[in-house]
This record gives sequence, C-alpha cells and structure tokens, in this order.
Amino acid sequence: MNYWLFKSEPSTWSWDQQVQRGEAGEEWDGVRNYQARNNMRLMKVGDKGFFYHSQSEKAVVGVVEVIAEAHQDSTTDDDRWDCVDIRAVKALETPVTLEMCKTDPRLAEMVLVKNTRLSVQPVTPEEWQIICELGGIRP
DNA sequence: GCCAACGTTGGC
DNA sequence: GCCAACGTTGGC
Repeated sequence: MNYWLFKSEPSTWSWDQQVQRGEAGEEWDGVRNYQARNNMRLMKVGDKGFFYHSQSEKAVVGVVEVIAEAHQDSTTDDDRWDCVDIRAVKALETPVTLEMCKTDPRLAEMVLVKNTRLSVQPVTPEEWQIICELGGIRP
C-alpha cells in the first residue's frame, strides 16, 4: 500500500465537507497539473492519504482512503485530466502544521516542505508514521 | 497583499 | 527544441 497527501484550500473544499460525504466519498477533481495527475494515476483502492488544508491553516487535518482509481475528471471534457475518489477515514487528534513538519528534522525531506506547490504528492511510510504520531492517531 | 517558485504556453 | 513571457499556487 502507498501513502499520499492531498492539498486543498478549505474555502474550496474542506475536511468538514469531505467528512459529510461519508462512505460515498468524493471525486478529487479540479487538478490541472501533470505531476499531481500522474500521482493519482498511481493510486490503488485502499491506499491512504493525508488531507491537508493550505492557505490559512496550513496543517494536515485528517486521513482519507482511495475508494476509486483514476477516471475522467467530471468537471472537464478534456481527457488529459483524471481524478480518484477518496473518503474521509478519521480526523487527526491534533492537526500537524506545516511549521511542525519544517521543524522536525525527520520530515525535512517531505515533498510538502520541499515542493510547496504540488497539490497531490507521495508520502513515505516513515513520514506517514511520524505524522500519525504527531497527530495523536494510530497509523 | 506581496512575492518566490514553479509550470505552461507560444514564438522563433 | 529553446527560452521568454505569463499565469497560478501558496507561504509569509
């Protein structure tokens, strides 16, 4: 199983909205970046991801699970753009802020820290473990 | 609100 | 195929 991180502006699509979708989950649509899309194409059902709020909050706030592999993004007819479906699994007890990630030397190599603009990115098993610990949940 | 970093587009 | 111009993202 692989781990990922999904970035969203809370004003566009928030963790609360994701939670309200429940088991049905939601398309991760609107991605118009090849690297991000390629990452989604690599995802398998059952892969886990972090849900990250950009802009004002700048923190990992929840855990999601991939429930459908890459398919056409329904918000465009352009067949270059795919997206996966994800559902909320659980919230972190404590949000893990970008600042915490930057401060922790074990997370210094995270894509979140190194490539701030990539909206869908891979997370290593080690990073997954550490952020779960910092967030107060079981991995 | 500004600006740095980065990705994309289009002219040559 | 290169590179300048431009647009967008996201942290500060």
